[in-house]
Amino acid sequence: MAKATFQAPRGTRDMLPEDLVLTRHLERTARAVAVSSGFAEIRTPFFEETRLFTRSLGETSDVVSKEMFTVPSRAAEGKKGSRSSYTFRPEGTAGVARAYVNGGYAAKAPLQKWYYLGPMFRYERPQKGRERQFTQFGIEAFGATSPLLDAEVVDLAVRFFEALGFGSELEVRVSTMGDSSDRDRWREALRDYFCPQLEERCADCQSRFERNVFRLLDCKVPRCVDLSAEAPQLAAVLGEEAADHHEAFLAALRVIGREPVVDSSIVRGLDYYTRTVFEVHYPSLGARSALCGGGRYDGLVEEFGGAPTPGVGFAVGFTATELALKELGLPPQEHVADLEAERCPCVFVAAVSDAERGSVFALASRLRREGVHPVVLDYRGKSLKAQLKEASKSGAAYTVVLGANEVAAGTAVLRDMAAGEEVALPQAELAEHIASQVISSA
RNA sequence: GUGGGCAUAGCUCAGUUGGUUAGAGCACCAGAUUGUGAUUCUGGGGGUCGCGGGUUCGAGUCCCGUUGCCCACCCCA
Repeated sequence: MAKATFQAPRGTRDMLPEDLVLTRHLERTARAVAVSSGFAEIRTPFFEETRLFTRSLGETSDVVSKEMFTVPSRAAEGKKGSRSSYTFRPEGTAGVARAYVNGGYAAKAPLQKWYYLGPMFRYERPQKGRERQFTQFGIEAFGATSPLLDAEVVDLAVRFFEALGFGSELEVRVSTMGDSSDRDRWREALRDYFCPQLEERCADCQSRFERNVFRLLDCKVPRCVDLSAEAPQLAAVLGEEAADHHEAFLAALRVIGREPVVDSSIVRGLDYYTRTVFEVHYPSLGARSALCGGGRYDGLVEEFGGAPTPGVGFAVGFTATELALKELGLPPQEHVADLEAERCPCVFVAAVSDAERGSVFALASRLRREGVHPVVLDYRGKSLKAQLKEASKSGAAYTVVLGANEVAAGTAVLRDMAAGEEVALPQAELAEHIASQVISSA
C-alpha cells in the first residue's frame, strides 16, 4: 500500500466521478420536483452563528448537545459572548428561516416556497447510512397555516421518491405535536407521569427523560412499553385549533390519494416542530426504512426576531436515499443513461506516429469547436495500438485516425468502434458526419 | 459516548498447528514480423503484510498497545 499520508476526515468521503452519476441524478430530480410545485432555490451559508442552532433546535437536543462542528470566531477571540463561535450547519431549516427574516419577507411577501440542496455537518460516529458530512435536500414553505400546505409538502416528498423509482410501498406516517403551548403542557404531563417510574425503566429511558421525554413513548423494551401504557395522551391537552388543523391535514392527504398512516410514535428530535410532523417510509428497507422527515414550525421565524410567521417543510438525506436506491436496484438504467454517457468520449483522435501528434491536437480542437463532444486524445506518446485500446476502454463511439497520408490529403479515417467499420473523409466533413450518425442512431 | 468485527499489491482476497526469496484473480504497462481496439497468448512493474513494542532460533501468522475502517446501540437525514 502507498505510504499512509493523508486521508479524508472521518465520516467524509470523496465523491468520485463514478459516484457522482447517482448523486447528480438525485440533485436534478430534487430540483425538478421542487420547481414543479413552485419552490425556488435558496442558498444560505454553510456555517452560522452557533446561537442560531442552539436557539432553534434546543439546547438539549442530541444535535446541539453533542453533534455540532463548532469553530471559534477570530474576531471574538478573548471576548465573552454568544457570538464567539460559528457552527457548520447540522440541518437546513434554521439558516433558511434566518434568511427569511433578514430578507424582510414577512412584511413584503410573506408566502415563500423555497428549496435547498447542499452539505450538512454533524459530529457523529459514522456508520452505515450516516456520515459527518452529508447532502440534504429540503424545502420550506413560509407564510401560511393552511393544512393544504402541509399536505402539499408531504406530496412533494413522496413525488421525489416516486420520481426516483420507489414504488407503491411508500408510506406516509404522520402525527401532530400540537401548538407549542399544547406541547409544553404535554411535556409536563409526561414528566409528572414518568418521573416516579424512572427507576424501573431502562437506562436509555432514564437519559431520554432529561433530553426528550417524548422518546419514552416509543421505547421498545417490553417492560418500558408496559409502563408507558397509561401515559398521558396529547389528545387530552391538544387545543381545538391544532386538532382541527390535524384533521384537515389528514383529509387533504386523502384528497390527493396519499393515504396517511397515523403514528403517534413519530416524535421529531428537534424542538421547533409544532402541529404536523411526518416521515416517509419504505417498510421493506427494514431498520433504515425512514427516507425523510419534516413538519410544521410555526414559532421559528418569530424565535429569530421576525414577525410571527408559520412554516412547514421537510428534509431528506442523500446518504440513506442512495443506499436505499442501491438496495432496491434503482434507479432504472435509462434514468441515468445521459449522465453515464457524459463520462464516455464521443470521439478519440489518434495519431499513427509522433509526427501526427500536432495534427491530432489541432483536429481535436477543431471538432470541439464544431460542436462534437466530448473529444479526447492521448498525451502520453502511446502507440496507435495502445490509443485504440484506450479509446475502446473509455467507451468512445468513434476513433479518428490520422497518419502521414491523411495529414497530407487533409482527410481522416473515422472508425466506428462498435461496428469496427472505417470510412475516410475530408477533415472538414467529420463533424457533420458524426452528428448525423449520432442522430440517426438515437 | 457504549459494544463488536476487520486491517496482506491500485481493487477483491488466499496464506495451512509460527519455518526458507509473501501468492492468485482483476486492473495497469509492454510485446506477439512493424497504420488499428473489445477475445487470446507471453512478459513486466508494484507489497518494509496499518503503525509501535513484546514472546521466539525464527512472526503476515501468537500477546500488548496504538491508529484507521466497518457494523450495531444511542440518535437521526
